[in-house]
Amino acid sequence: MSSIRHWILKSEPTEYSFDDLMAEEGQTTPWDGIRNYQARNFIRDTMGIGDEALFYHSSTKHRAVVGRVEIVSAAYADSTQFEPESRYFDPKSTRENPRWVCRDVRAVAWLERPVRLEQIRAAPELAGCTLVARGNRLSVFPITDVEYEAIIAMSHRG
DNA sequence: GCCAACGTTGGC
DNA sequence: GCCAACGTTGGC
Repeated sequence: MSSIRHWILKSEPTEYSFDDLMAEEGQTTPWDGIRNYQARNFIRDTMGIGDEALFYHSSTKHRAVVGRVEIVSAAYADSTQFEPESRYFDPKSTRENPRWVCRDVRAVAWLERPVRLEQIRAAPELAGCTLVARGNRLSVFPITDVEYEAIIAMSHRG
């Protein structure tokens, strides 16, 4: 059976946008800075190489799914937790027993058009999607294959 | 282990 | 900028 899963990765575009990812060498970057245990557990335990994710711009006027990415590495220690000058520094984490992990992600493509949050809210087939669940604040979470395909289809319809 | 206080996320 | 809905921390 296939182990490919689908995910949504949220990012504030003023912090790190899909354009920023596209500008990286190899269109690849460590998805680091995750400091939530549930999100970490997803990255560490449930994600797999080859999984696909949608890239969502949060906390901006134009909240929308804007692109597709692929998970291209296993989980490994997030180096920012060891850097005292980093905003993601965790003094309780040690190199022997790192608390936080990341994976490398690679941009696949822009969506044909952004799929705005309000469109997703209005789509009956996405009523159960975690992205529109009340109180959801996770920045990394799984979505179903059906939800994933529905959002991509919406990007074609505009 | 409980829970109040605090910090953060993110839509609005 | 506001604030609801969380998650985390730390005193007890």
